[in-house]
Amino acid sequence: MIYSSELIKGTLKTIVLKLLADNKKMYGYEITQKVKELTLDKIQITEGALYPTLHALESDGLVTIETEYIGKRVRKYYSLSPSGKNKTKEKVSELADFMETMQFLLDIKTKTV
Amino acid sequence: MIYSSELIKGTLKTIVLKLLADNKKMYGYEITQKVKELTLDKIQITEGALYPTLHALESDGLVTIETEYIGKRVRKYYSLSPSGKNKTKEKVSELADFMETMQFLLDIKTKTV
DNA sequence: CAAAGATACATAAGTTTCCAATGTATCAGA
DNA sequence: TCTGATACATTGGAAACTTATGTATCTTTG
Repeated sequence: MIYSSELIKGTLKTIVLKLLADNKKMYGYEITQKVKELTLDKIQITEGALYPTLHALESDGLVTIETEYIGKRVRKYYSLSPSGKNKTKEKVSELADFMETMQFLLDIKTKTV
Repeated sequence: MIYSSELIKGTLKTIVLKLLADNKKMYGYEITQKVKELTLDKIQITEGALYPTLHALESDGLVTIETEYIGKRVRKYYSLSPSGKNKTKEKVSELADFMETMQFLLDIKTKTV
């Protein structure tokens, strides 16, 4: 089962930031594979969503880029900047809070009836 | 604190369906107030988001409408249709599953490091 | 009793954010 | 040699929401 795409909306940026916080340094393709692996294929980040997101994070100054060559192939490593680390904490705790609220909403029936 | 709006995206339809499942019969304005109340003002559904959503649910056959007049003022009550009840179960369990996955992703660090 | 705020519906224009499709190129294995 | 994986990127389009605006009624308060 793959989650319907609308659920990913609004969480992608947070997922990427969190992965970078946990892994110091990752490149785009690696991120897509890591998310796929960690979520047992239930979340698949498409490249059309990821790359614009990474570029946005960079232009917001939240990540820095190091380019490496593996043979002749380019690989761009992304790392959190100091402000990126702060932003990650904010986003993660906001999302955690939001999910707690949502879980309460979803469980209303069993809790109040 | 109010959640940044991108988090709501993709969950609104599920929230509305779930509220209707728990309360049998609600009207639009009531839904906005109920969500506000249950989430301690952290989720505020705007009318510009809610009414189109309700209309979409209706045209998908997931809800039925009863119109009432309170004095001269119209009030439209929404109820789940049979297929709406099934859809609610699907959407709620998908969202619950998604949030479990997300919580795992957010907690990776403390679980694996 | 007038004005403000709450109730209650609705739509339109604009933005954000993602998906699907497409493109380029390299590398590994059968 | 060709297929599939690796690795980047962009474009067009759809979906879902926000902001703004509109109409109208009812209630409360100075």
